[in-house]
Amino acid sequence: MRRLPNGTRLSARIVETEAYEEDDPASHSFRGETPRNAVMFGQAGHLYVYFTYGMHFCMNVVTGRVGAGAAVLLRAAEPLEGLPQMRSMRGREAPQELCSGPANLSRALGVDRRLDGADLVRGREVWIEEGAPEAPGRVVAGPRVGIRVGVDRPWRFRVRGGAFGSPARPRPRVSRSASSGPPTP
DNA sequence: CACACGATTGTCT
DNA sequence: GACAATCGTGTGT
Repeated sequence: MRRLPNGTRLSARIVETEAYEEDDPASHSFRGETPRNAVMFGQAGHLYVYFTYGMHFCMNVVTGRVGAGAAVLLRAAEPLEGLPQMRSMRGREAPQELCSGPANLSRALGVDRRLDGADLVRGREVWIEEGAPEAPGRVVAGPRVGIRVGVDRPWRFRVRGGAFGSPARPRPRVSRSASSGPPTP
């Protein structure tokens, strides 16, 4: 959930995430705490927002104990409320393109570094509400996207079916033998 | 202080 | 499939 400074309420249902932890070469917390990733080492249930590629913000939910450096990256969601505002912020019309991808999701919800460290349990600017649990078979795990290391850990989770999700186009690494692996979630 | 690069995206060929 | 956009951050000198 998100409440903009002007009072507008936006909401979306999370459908795709990726897990990161300290003993994980792909994680921002892998090389220890720094000013940038400090929130990741803090209390669970808070928002870790980072800036990347000179133009994008991505959202994480801190999930570990204090000092653990674990978080879950929010990769995609299904827009529920505030679609007109999301369309305006994204410059796109199709609902399935509004919150598809970690940077797009942050943009659609108007989330940037100012919300780094926000309390997602008690906060009033951005927070998470518990929804109906997914049936176990409706969530599929697979390799994480956009990383060069830690690719062996199948810590990307996506709700099967539905039209919502990130484009999930892994950066072209080695273009040999691409079509024989398991389907990406 | 210099420098390489990234938990990405959109556009073009 | 390839590539530009764009800059904070971490590391090394």
